[in-house]
Amino acid sequence: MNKLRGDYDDRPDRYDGHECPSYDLNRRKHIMPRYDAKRIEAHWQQSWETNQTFRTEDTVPTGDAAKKPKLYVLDMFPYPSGSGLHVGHPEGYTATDIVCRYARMKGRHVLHPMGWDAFGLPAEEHAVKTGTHPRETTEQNIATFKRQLKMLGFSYDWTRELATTDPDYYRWTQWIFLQIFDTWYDADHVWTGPDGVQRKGKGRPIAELPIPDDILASGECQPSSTTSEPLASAQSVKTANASDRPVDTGRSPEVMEAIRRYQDKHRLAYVSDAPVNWCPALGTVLANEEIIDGKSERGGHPVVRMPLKQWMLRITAYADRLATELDELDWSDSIKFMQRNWIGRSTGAEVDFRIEPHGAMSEEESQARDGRQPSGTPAEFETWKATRQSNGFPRDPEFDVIRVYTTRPDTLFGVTYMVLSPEHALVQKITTEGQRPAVAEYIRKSSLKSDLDRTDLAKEKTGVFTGGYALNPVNGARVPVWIADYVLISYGTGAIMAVPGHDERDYEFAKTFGLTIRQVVAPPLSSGHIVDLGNAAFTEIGVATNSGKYDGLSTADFKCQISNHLSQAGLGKEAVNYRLRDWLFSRQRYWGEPFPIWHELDADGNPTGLMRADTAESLPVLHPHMDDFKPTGTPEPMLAKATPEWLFKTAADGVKLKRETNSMPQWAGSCWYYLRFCDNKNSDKFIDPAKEKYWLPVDLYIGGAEHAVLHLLYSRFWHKVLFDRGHVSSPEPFQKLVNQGMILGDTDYSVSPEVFARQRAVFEGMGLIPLVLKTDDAEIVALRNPADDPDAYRPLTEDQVTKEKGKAHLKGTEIELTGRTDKMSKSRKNVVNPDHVVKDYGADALRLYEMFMGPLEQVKPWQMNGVEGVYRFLGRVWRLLIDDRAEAVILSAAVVDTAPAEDQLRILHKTIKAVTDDIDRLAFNTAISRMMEFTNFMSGQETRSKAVLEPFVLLLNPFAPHIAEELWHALGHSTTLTYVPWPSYDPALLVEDTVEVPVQINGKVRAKIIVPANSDAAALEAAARAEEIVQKNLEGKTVVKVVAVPGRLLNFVVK
RNA sequence: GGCCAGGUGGCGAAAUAGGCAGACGCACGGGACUUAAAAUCCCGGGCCCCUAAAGGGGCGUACGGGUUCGAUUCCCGUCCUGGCUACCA
Repeated sequence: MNKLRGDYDDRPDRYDGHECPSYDLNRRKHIMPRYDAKRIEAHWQQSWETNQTFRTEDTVPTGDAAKKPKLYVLDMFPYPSGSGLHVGHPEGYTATDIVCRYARMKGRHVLHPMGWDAFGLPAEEHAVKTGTHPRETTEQNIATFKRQLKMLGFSYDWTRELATTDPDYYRWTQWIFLQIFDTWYDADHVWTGPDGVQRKGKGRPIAELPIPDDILASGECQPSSTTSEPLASAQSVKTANASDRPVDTGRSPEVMEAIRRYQDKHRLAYVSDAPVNWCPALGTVLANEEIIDGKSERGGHPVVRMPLKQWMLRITAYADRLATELDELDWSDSIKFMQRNWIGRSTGAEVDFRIEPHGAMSEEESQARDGRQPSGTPAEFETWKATRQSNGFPRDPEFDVIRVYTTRPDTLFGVTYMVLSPEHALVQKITTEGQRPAVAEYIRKSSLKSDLDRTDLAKEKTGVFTGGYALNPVNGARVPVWIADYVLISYGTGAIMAVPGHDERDYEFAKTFGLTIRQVVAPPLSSGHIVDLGNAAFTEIGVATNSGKYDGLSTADFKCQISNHLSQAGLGKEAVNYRLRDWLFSRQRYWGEPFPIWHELDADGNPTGLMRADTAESLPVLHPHMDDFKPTGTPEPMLAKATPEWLFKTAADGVKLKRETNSMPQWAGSCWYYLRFCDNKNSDKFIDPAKEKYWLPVDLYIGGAEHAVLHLLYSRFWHKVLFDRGHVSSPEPFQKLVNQGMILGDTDYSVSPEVFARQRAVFEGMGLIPLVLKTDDAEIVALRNPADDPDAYRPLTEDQVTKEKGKAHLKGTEIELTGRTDKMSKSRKNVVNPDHVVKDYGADALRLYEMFMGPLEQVKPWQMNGVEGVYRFLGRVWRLLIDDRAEAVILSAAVVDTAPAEDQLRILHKTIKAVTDDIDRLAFNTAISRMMEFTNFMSGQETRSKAVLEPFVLLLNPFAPHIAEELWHALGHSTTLTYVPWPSYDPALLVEDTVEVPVQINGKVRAKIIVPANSDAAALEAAARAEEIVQKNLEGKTVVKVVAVPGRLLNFVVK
């Protein structure tokens, strides 16, 4: 009997002491020495909870503790849906958990929280159907998610748990909204932030917004509708700062109101009256990205476009910083690329085209001159140019000028027509009487189309001639003006100059309507390009032609020169545009954050358009009580049905107020939760600045790629506003980002409906269950095995299918099967529930399998028998240390206290190095392989040194923490291994004495030689030449060259 | 249409700086233990060909080229799959 075993048996109870709760003594008899995941996992989860093992102190460390480097590791928090976790969720969670457990052992101070993105439509849809309050449903769902996450043994600090639906949380969501509401963007402000970086552009308090003179003078006279004065030049404005509030200046109420309206137009949160996507079935508006193929993403309901008053957030003000500040982040290139694409910055020029007054020429004259230099340019055009020459390029164009945006000002001489978007303000003015009916009809039709409908018809360009003309500022040429819905009102200026020779869209349009196509760019001679404008547009850069004095210039030089010339002539200006639009920030639902905003009402109870914000102290604005949750059926928000007590109040100054009844979208709560986790119980501030400074930015953020653009862009935007306003010290929230790959369902075998009908009897005879599924273009019949649990997914197993020459057949038949791996989804009934996996194999096996499947970032199919494989590995590890034929959990007799044999020591140190390096690069699949190799080797050893096994258990801990704790305890330790230092390796032990080196003849391996590890080229060659097979291969040949890479290979090049 | 990622045995995958392709695991085949089964342990294996065997040869990382002594890896072209995006002037 070995000594250790005796020691161990002497313990009154294995789990006595404060660290580990005791087992019921009666149950001890039933403890099987076999690896029993269920027992071990329940025990250690209880132990971690009792001892608060993973709790992170809620204070910023000082003294020695402050020397520990911090590590903030965050999962994208889940929406707690009614169906609970599926196996895709724990993929990222296991990865972060491994990193955290490893980091704790490496001596890092770790923050690892979890919470709930809990507002959202499903709970409210459920409320509409059943009358159950969404809060109740949400809480139930959270409880399910939490139970499942705890079951998997993740090392979250649960004391930091939060839900976006907690009034204590959304109080601060509302507070941040008020900060955004209180901010305007000063694009020219140059400043240095707390990070020491100089930036141009800053979000500043609205009280600091300069008010132009014409606003300040609005009490005395009417402001001019257009002005050529710059809006906020130093000479023409006075600054209204915080201490200089309009109310204190003794200004008239009219001026006060003008100032307030002016401020409201400049806030980062503002109300707009633009067309939006209204979904009657869901009773809310939807953002463009919430609509797929013209239907709502959730539910697939139809969507119509209509103008509605909506809250918008001015994210476009931050477009440039959101794009450029990506550079410093440790994110994948593809995600950065997607964000940059979404922001879509382009540089070009705005150019003004003057409209030709109607009736200036006869129709005949017009036809004759169309597109050509007019002989006698109208005097008005010359006068206008002269005015521009002296006054410069105005902020807003005159009422008879079309302003266009182009990225190719070098093609101005190739403009043969212009297009206004149907919503453009000048359409009515420019349209001639003759064209009016056609134009009106076109506008009516296009207003019915959503942006998506417009693109669906992309192949066929549509449009109508307005009858009007404009004059090209560079040569005075008359160009016809059309309207067409391929030009969007929401991008650039809503109008374009069309250059069909050098733009594909314009080319298609010109071809459709028989418009002139003119070449003004020639390909560079060296390119060998041949331009055939009869066939296609030439959109590349090249050399100018047919462009007057600019002929011969390269595209780049031309752009530069013409921008200067236009600018000097007051006809154009360099401009930057973004694809990114302002963020539609309101929804019409109950289950979202109410806005902390009041609307002023006049004596008749009508809104005046003026607003007041709730004070920070009065937050949160709670939800009103509702008798039912049915949508109003109109675009009127749900909350408009609230009680008058909630909806109305009278301010101290006697003004009647009505509450804002829109609610915030689900994105709001997830925009800043990473901040609250650092200080989730603070009732004075949304986060203590010291804690923000210590914990931020998040060091590792892992989640699905579906959030690559929106969530990450929105949070970065909020973070930057908070940064500008001095509430956070870091310019970016997430330093390193990793997207885990999606987990697909196990292979599902199916046949066509025809085959199924024909062979029905065969399938039924085998007891297979058919399931009709729709794929993109066809119906298929999936074949499944029967299951007790209706939710369980039981596809055909490998031994029910024979595979030959790439074809699969149902075993014992000639019936050909199609195998597919699909996304897991309810409708396909191929979702794997972690509860089932844990029940059969345990949490450690599930965690291990999630990581063993393949690289974290890759898409990979779930295979149930893969879980079996890692489960067997855990069993082997168990038997490596534990005597599985004993009555209790005691060490195996093979485990000894003596010094390890050199080969055991060597493989241990190799394993330590490999596992450490692999965790560092998030390559968990190969780390697990290395631990399997270690286990396979050690299992074959008659005696296994404790000195080798102990470090191995530490290596296993981040991956399979329950079994690791259990084994650590069996090895005689009484405290958790959570904070035991990570093993280090001795590089000297990694070096082998001898190495096997392949010998190649002309690159083909012909022999292998075993040589001392430090053999040089000459020694390698000598050893190789001594081999019989090498001599045979070299016989009668001339050795042209010998390539020797010491330690790696030897290659004879022969003739 | 555009962009991005990927394509390696029957399957999931590995090869970290151009150097033995297929580590590790699944499934499969053979054996041991067992009354039997499960569990466990041992052995085998990319494909094809020659050989009684020992052994040997050819082909092989989607396909076609290229660079190199040597390519899964680098370059050019083609095909396929998945994801994102969709008239952004």
